[in-house]
Amino acid sequence: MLKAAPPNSVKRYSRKGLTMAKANRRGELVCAAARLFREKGYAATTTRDIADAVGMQSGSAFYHFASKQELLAAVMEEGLTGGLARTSEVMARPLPIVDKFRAMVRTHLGILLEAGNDFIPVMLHDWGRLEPVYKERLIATKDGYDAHWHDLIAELVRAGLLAGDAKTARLSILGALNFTATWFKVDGGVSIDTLARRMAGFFLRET
Amino acid sequence: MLKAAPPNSVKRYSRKGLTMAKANRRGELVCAAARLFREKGYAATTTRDIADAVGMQSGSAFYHFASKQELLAAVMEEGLTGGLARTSEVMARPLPIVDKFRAMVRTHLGILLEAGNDFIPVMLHDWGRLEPVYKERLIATKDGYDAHWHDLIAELVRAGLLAGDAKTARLSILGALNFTATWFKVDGGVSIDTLARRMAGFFLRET
DNA sequence: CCTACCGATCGGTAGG
DNA sequence: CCTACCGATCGGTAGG
Repeated sequence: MLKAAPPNSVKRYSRKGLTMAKANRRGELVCAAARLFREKGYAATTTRDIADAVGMQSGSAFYHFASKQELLAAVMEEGLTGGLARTSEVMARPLPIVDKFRAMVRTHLGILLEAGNDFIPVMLHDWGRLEPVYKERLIATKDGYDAHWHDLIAELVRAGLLAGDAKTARLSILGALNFTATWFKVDGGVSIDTLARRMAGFFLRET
Repeated sequence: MLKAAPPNSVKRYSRKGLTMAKANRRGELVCAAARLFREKGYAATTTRDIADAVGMQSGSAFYHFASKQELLAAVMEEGLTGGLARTSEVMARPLPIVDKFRAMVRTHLGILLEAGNDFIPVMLHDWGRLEPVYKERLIATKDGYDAHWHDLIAELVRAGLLAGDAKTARLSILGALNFTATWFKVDGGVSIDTLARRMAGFFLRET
């Protein structure tokens, strides 16, 4: 069956992208898929689970997405697009480098840990489950994302505010930040703000 | 069907545990499962894949393991047992605290990245796929493992060799180390030794 | 987007 | 540990 653009529904907020996700049925599917993929993993989540979550019949998800892989790719794309937008905004601020670093740490933790932000955690966890052709579609955005961190950390290393070589610093910092997605609990007593302040302080050399 | 202890085979090196893994058919299954779980994830790996990998018929794996979950638990237990042994040995060495930290970083990276050591990476990636009853069986060993890092890092923080509070330091360092399992390539140009030296140097305050 | 369905696969088992 | 098998489930589709 041919996949035409979905017909207009009563409410339609944005046509391009779905950063204002859930604005339409397709967006609802992406958000539900993100939540379920994060909870149970991609392979253990069925397309029926996802359709159920938005009140659709099991086959109807395939009106919006040609395959389960397309859904996974859409989840990751949503995460990358939103994350790149937030990250680019922070990088553009005219801040002293240390303040910018602290803001980037807070922003990255927000992307990983804020309620409803399941997209990037799914990408970090199930990137290996995505078929190569879909990976290629996302690589460019992914690289743009990484480039911000590359520039930021290179500058901090040059200024003597981070130890070691820039590559080791970047891999260590992003690894530590990304791994929070596996252990952070919203009701664990520490806010994202506090965690961000503490982790940034752990990495930075005293000035 | 009742699961009796497997009969003696021609070669049997160790009966208890299988830290000298592959010593028997059960051990071969655990090693093959670890490799496949790491490659494809637990949910996407079939019990047929695992049986095939050791030259068994698809149903025969269930002579050694009551369920796929038991296999997953066995993989993680093998990783925890081996990792705890290596870690405890390092902690017992009479070394200056900074040298001990460097040795622990190297050992932990070895546990994650050395060829054939797929057990702990599987645990880090698929812990959420393990049913609660199996988690409980592993918690004690897991805690013993963490306790070594807890003590080591607390001492380094007290000595002013790591920044911040001990908890933030521990979560950051272990996060950064554990995340290497997702990106490190054996043929990527950097050896485990070199990576360990660089990461330890990134974390430590100059003395 | 629903109804009704299909072929393939999967974890697991009985009996030897 | 193999043979032969089963019930359940899964991704996906035709037709409306």
